[in-house]
Amino acid sequence: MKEKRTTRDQEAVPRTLTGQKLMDMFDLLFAHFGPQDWWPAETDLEMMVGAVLTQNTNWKNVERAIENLKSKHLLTVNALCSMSIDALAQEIRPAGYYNIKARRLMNLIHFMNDQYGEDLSEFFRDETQIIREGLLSVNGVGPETADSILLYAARRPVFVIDAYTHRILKRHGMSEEYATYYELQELFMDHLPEDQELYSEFHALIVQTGKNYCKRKPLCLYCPLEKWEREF
DNA sequence: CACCAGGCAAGTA
DNA sequence: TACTTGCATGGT
Repeated sequence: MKEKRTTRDQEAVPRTLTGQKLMDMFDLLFAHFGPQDWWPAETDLEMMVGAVLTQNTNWKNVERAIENLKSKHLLTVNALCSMSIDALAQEIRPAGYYNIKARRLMNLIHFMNDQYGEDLSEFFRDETQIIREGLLSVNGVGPETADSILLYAARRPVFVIDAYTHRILKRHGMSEEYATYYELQELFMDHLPEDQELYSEFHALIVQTGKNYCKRKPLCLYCPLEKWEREF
């Protein structure tokens, strides 16, 4: 998997994380925030729709868009398939980027419907790698969206990396400046037990941390991770 | 007012 | 290949 790494090559990794330290990080965050109960969706389809709608977008706005679809009973494979792009775009307006996201959603829905039919569980029966390749072949589904679907809908032990993960690890000197998606994913997956529930909770906790701490400020006071960093 | 939010693809050189 | 830009609403 090629991926751009945005300038600079093979700089030394500041520190090497160990499995124990990552578990410490998880324990600290869990103690601080408690269980996150992710992904907030009633069905696998809703989860997948949310995964596309939340691309670079506040979750609150995604909820409004999903509520629009739900209230009009449009949140089914068949209903979505038979909509026009423009009609779908209007429903998901609150989520922003609504024109491009309407296309992306339609690409994803049609991909699943064409390959597997209306029953999503058929799609989720395949091997993890097969599902991933299928998802990534859809225009509009990149690594994070695909892995989110694998983790939270297909319930596979795949660690999801997002902008918060990059920022938090950088903020605490735990990853190199220009680490790629797959480098960080390997970091977590190589040093943690292969456990879908752990990965689910961990990713959700990282997002929660990113929303509250580790912002673009010189300090993040009271950040639960400061202890973890000092002891590292 | 500026800046951010649970990315991705297309365009440019 | 390396970097930039478009997409867009709603909250702080």
